Amino acid sequence: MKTILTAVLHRYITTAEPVSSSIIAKKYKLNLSTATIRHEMNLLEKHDYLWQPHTSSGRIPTDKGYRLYVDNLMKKSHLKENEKKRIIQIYQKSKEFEETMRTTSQLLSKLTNNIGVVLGPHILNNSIKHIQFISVGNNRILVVIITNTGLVCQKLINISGEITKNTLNYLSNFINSKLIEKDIDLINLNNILRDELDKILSFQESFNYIHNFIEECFNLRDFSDKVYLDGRINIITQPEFKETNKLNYILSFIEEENALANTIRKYLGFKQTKIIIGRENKQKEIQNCSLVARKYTIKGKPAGAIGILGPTRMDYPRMISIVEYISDKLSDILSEF
Amino acid sequence: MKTILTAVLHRYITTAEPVSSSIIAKKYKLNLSTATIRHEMNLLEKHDYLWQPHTSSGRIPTDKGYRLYVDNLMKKSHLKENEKKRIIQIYQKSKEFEETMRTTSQLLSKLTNNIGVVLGPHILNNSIKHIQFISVGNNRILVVIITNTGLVCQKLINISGEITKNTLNYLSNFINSKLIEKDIDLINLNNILRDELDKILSFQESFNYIHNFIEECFNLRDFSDKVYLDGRINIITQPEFKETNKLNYILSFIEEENALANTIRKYLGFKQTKIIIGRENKQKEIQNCSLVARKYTIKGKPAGAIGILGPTRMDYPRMISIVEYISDKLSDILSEF
DNA sequence: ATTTAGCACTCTCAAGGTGAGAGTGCTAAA
DNA sequence: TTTAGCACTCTCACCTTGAGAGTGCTAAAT
Repeated sequence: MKTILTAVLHRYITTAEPVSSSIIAKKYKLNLSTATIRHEMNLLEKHDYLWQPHTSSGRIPTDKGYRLYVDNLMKKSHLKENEKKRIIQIYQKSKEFEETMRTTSQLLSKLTNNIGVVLGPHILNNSIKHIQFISVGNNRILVVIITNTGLVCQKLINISGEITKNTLNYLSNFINSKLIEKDIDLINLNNILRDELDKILSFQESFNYIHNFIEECFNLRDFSDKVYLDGRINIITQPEFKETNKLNYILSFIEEENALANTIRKYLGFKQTKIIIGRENKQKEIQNCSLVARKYTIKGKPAGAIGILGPTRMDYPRMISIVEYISDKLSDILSEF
Repeated sequence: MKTILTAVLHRYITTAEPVSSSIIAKKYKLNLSTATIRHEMNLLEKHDYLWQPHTSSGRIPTDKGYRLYVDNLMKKSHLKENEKKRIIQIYQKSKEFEETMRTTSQLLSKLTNNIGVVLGPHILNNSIKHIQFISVGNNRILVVIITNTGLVCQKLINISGEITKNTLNYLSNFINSKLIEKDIDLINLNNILRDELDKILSFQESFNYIHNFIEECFNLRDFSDKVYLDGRINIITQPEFKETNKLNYILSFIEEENALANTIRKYLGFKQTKIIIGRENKQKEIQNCSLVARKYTIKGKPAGAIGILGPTRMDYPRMISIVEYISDKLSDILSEF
């Protein structure tokens, strides 16, 4: 029974066409007649692991079928050594943070022939290396925060009053002096500043402005992680999305970059690779798709997540091995930065 | 003759279906019989302004037909006041540089129902406000350059020898002191530094490293302008791209962000709005499409370009008015930054 | 010279019919 | 539990067909 289900899944995943009993008998030497296989398939259908598009057609796995396959039936796959080498080679070409992230999403999409998505590390998961305040006129100050991994975050802050350039310099010098050779993240830094800065500045006239300004600087809501997406076209080529309206539905979800990012962000806390199959996904738009997602780390700490999105009919063992290998490599590279 | 061509174009643009003589007679009161219109259309076809998918069907404009329309026949259109107001309102919400650029591409795509593309201003077209060097270990230095508009550019530089943090600080202080209250662009700055810095530093041991480092900092090739793209889905909805393989072709071109960017970049030097129709475009992938592109300026200087890409069958007058209005507004906003 | 009515002609497209073929479920026997 | 045999079902590609939309041409009218 399990061998038959496995065979059906394997066959459907490779051909994208309903699987008949005779095909199974022919291609997978199980030493069973087509009649027996039909009988088993009938039972599998009754248990909701398979379904038929119409009475006289072959069978297609249901989401439940895929789930059983992923959890119990499939064998883990491993990338070939030369594939691993090529990945490493490609990574070696990109030396800069942004480039590394882009490369990652490209690698994911090209290797899997699906959509590759990378959630950049959130500033919270990095330690701060440098902060710069730049006045850009009209009581607006550009705050640029640079982390140890080379992530550059910026935000623009409107202040109600005036803060002189000297004060800005003083502030950034003060803050940067706290950062030298230390491993301080944004929340830590905020705490340190709250304690120390108020004392030092309390004599200043413009204290209130400055206070508000600093408060806003560290307002976490404004820092969003970047999303890198690649391989939107791959989804078009898939036979299951021939109908333009289905395609439309999925792509409108993809176009809204944050939608996919938010979906993946959830899996940042998971230790293991997370696989979400079809209707298990809460987003209606991608209920014909499966998602394979995994976090990556920087020096052991969870930093961001990567994932691939494709039709439920995907080569799960291979997808998983790719996502896992790439997330490991990405973790290594970012940790070295 | 011209009125009939105009009518055919107008009709085809709105319905996307081959236009027959009777439709023209009915919908556009020209006081001509269908036979006359047929006669004229026949001539127009002989002159290559129209063509027929098959003998007994209506007519469709050729690229040449569109060209004549755009150059001579169409009336300029103007956005309605409330449309203009809405655009301004939407712009007011986005206060930061990046956000403004994203908003622009979104506006373009939503208003035109086509693909909207924005080419960020190149660093060369801005004056430099601040430079920061940050050592990120392993002989690598992150250079962050901030311009007056709030554009933040970064590049990572590998140095062969070691440069101490003090030297880095010294360098960035020196450079920034040159920038205060002045309007200096990257090339200017490079020239100034080449003259002054060498003298000051010549006594230093690590002179060579520093010299190379600065050289690389200002290597213009590494600075690319950002591309903001929106509305990929719009192209799917268009009736002319129902066939997935055509769609595929176009979207693979779009996915390669730089391809479209490079196409548009060419029109940065043009004073007027540039319209490229169908096969006039050199890129094969978008020869079913038309492009409407226009530069935008910062304080009067050409800085970047925006554009829309859609099927050749587009409402040119409206597209042009949208692109022009938005590029004007964007110029205003960026000049104020 | 232009315009028009009339008509034969062409091509598409949707609808309906048909038969081959792929596949099934069930039954009864091994 | 497995299997051979068979009736049955459904799809799909192919064909035919007729309606309808549209054309070009001709000869007459303006």
